[in-house]
Amino acid sequence: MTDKALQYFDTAGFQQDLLKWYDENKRDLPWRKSQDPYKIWVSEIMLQQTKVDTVIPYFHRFMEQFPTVYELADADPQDVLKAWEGLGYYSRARNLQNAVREVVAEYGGKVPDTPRELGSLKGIGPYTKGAILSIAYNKPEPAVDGNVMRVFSRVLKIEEDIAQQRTKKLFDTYVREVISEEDPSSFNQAIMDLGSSICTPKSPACLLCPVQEYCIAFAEGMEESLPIKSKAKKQKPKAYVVLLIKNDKSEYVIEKRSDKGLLADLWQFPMVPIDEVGWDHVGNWVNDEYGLDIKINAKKGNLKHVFSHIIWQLEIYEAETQQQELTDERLLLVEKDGLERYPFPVSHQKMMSYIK
DNA sequence: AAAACGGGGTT
DNA sequence: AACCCAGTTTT
Repeated sequence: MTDKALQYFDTAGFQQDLLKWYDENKRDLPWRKSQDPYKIWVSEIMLQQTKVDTVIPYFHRFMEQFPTVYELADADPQDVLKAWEGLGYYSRARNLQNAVREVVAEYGGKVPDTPRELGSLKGIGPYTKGAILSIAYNKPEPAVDGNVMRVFSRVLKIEEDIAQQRTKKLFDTYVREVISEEDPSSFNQAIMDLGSSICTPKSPACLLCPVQEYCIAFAEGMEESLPIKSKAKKQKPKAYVVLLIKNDKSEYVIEKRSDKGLLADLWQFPMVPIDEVGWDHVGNWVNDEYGLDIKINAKKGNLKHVFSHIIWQLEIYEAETQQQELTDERLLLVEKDGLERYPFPVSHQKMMSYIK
């Protein structure tokens, strides 16, 4: 006990009240039905920046399709991406499969249980490493996410900016001192449940909180103003023309995105930055980016799609082509009912309704 | 240290 | 429209 913030902190009492509350109130979540490290791993990757309610159906489908590390290691990466379709942060899916392949190749299919080995796997950072070690292997390792920082910033009245990297390390040392050595799995999950249901970002339910008596922020009536977090930059708008191009066999042109950057390896309808679009005097498409010979028919609508750092402003047009084959290797002609085999970002899934 | 990387929900 | 979020990798 070297740190001032914990000098007078009743660690034993805090643990006891938190764990009792967790035992009586823990949520019944699909990944809590076993301690299978692979299942814990998949759930934790899916839960990064993603709500529980969103993850649950994906988790069920994923486990049905890839029940163990071996099925996932053997899978076609496009099928993994398809299983991830709509979840976002698609590098998570690619990194997860790469890491699982390493587990099969280097660790005989057993998910490692040491911080060093686990942390060396693709997509497993400090948080996920701690979550797997504590939940699957019951090791007293911190798993510091947004919930933990929010709960601890209030309980201990920490006023550092939680958007800063060094602040995360600060919380790591606090959790390392306060975590239950007897039941680190329940301790970490209890903090997450508490942050999710009681110690919420807005209007926390302090009157229902099992650890209210330990909370400095509550005692001082400042729970609403913690944690301190610097604001994110505003997104930059980027405008595109999107083309729903059909040939006379009712096949549609789709395009595979780059294997790097935003929405890597997903498919989309051809999309051109609006400032690179050329129209002739009778309104014909003259941009030859894809080597396509097309005729624009009608504007189908506008779509706005917000990312964390960009806002797409999309103008959607219906078009037709006489071509039966394509020269650009990024492009593919696919019948309407075949589109569902390819992983699309949510923005382009929404355009499917325009072609019914 | 900052930016890139999705999507959905709440206020 | 602004704000929130069960993070990791790349630059």
